[in-house]
Amino acid sequence: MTIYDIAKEANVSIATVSRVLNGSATVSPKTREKVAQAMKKLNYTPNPFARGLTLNTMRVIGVVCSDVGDAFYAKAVSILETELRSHNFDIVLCCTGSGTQPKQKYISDLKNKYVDAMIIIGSPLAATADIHYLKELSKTTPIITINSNYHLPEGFSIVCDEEAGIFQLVSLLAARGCQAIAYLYDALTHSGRQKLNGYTKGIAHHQLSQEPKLIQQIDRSLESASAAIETLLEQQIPIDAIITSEDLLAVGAQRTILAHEKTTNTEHTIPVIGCNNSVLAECATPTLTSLDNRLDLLCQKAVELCITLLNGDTLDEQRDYRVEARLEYRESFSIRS
Amino acid sequence: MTIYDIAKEANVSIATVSRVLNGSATVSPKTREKVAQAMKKLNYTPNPFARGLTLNTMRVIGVVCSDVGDAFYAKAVSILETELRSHNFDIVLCCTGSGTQPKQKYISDLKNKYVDAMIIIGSPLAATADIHYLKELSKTTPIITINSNYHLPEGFSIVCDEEAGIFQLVSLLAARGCQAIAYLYDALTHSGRQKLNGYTKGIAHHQLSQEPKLIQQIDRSLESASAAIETLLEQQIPIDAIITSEDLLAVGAQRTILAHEKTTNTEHTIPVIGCNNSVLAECATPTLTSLDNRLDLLCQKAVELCITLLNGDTLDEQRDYRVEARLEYRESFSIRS
DNA sequence: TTGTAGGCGTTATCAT
DNA sequence: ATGATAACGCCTACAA
Repeated sequence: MTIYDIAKEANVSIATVSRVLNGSATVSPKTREKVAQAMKKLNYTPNPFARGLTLNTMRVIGVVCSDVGDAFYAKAVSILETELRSHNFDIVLCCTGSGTQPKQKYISDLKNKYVDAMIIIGSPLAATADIHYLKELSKTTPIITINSNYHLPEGFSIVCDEEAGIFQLVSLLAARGCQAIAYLYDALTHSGRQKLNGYTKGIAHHQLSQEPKLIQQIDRSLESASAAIETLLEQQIPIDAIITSEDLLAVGAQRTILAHEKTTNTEHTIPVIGCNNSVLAECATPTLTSLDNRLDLLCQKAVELCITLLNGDTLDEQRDYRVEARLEYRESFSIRS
Repeated sequence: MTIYDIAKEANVSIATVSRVLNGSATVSPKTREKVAQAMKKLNYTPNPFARGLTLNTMRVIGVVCSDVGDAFYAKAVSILETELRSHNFDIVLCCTGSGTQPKQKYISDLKNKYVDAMIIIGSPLAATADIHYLKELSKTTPIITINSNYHLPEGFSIVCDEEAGIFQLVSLLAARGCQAIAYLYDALTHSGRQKLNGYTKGIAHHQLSQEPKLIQQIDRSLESASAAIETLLEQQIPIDAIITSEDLLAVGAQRTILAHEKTTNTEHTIPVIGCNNSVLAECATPTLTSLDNRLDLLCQKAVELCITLLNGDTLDEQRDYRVEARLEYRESFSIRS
């Protein structure tokens, strides 16, 4: 079923069919109707490849992250998909996995295929070769990164100021008299590094305990978080607050702390704070206070940028956007608790 | 940068370039090398649209669900993406949202675009018009459904036998002496209906309490689940076990039950069991036993089917596949507790 | 307002 | 083993 069939059926030329297909104004209502009828009758749908060939676009955006299975990325992808679809873009999803091996292939596949632009969430590309490749690519394809640390001169970057967020959090804890704040984190992505910075700066600024064991890098799992806290307790290292880079870790940490307090018969007083403000924070008992990195805002901005970019609209020179983090208070820590 | 440029650079015809591009055997090693060099030098990458135009495929699979933001679908999409990519397919994601309005557009967009096949997770399409459209579509495009209730004569269906799973669960509870098992559920998708069936059949078979208030349809949220249990408790309706159609609901239900037991100073004895075996079940306190619907197996089967279908390989006549659910035991209920 | 014809970048069928 | 050339289905000057 091609444009020719429609032309024949409607007794017009293919040019006319193409015109009604693209809503050209220069076609009489009568013939327009005639063609429309033919299309309906023959159940015609234009061939996307042929269209893409001349238009050089298929209205597809590549979305890259390490793993949609992770709640955080899932939420991001969900927001992006909805927003982009409302602008009539499809998204093709690319999950690189979280290993450290080169992943250039993922990106080149995407590019060599058809995407009009790429939105990268987090820092799924670790190898330096990958980043170099990305820089190169950004010269020809719009690339928007969300919370990543690639410095792409030609790209656009949207980040949440998690460093400031964690710093403030540490300040709050300090004001409440905490001295020994443990920090559990998993990967040192851009986001991860920022948070760690916020923590160390906060500790230094408020002259809190710098016991090195208070900072622990662990796997992104409940078990690792539990084990880490367990070890700290066994070693009798004083802790009076726990911050983690991810809600999941906070769940594990809090669980272990609570168990310990139960056996030692002490009242629960140690605040536990996670990051990402995911549903996990709500499912924990007690519910977890969490640093919200405003994923919704980040994603909306990304889409907005993407659309204006692809529309060829001129935009301000700004290439870097930053939004503030926000503390979502729940049972595990509140200002007046 | 086209095939013509390469041909010129390498002093061959475009046909030859195309041949090395597609790894045709009938090209001398010497010219092959020459062409390869030219491609490298000019940084050539074939135009996907042109290729798609003649090949009539771009190796893309459409994956449809109501919302990737939901942990369950996120996990499914994650598995599908990884599997399909390993077979060199891209996936374009389509989230329909969970409303009841017609969503034919989502599907037709996908089809009218370029997907080689579609994998539908759950029952994102509710309107009968949509389903009719889907049936029509399945005549021309391979459609594989995972846990959905569309009966597509030309499609393929993969489901988990959750009815049997819940039935067994009820049996276990009955054997343990439970009489009044509450059931909380949200949407009546295919999966939702199956579980409800398993519950009612189990109740009937073991002659347990048929108090209608024990069955409640609620929103998919912690709050709704809490509120539902709260109401039951207030109304003094006896409950000695709770099953929910989703882990999230189980978290809310268990939370309320525990709070109630604490205030009434009763020991915790009411088992709470969720479904989907998600990370939420692990984050709850106590950790939740959950009916695992084997999403991994379902997705793997879907991909396997998809690949053989697209390879044109003949496959057995079987169009419907079914896997057994499995109970993942955790603290909230175990056989010998 | 409508039609003709050339071009988009491949693949594939012929010859040679 | 290689080259010329006709599709593939659409868009878009340019002509009428």
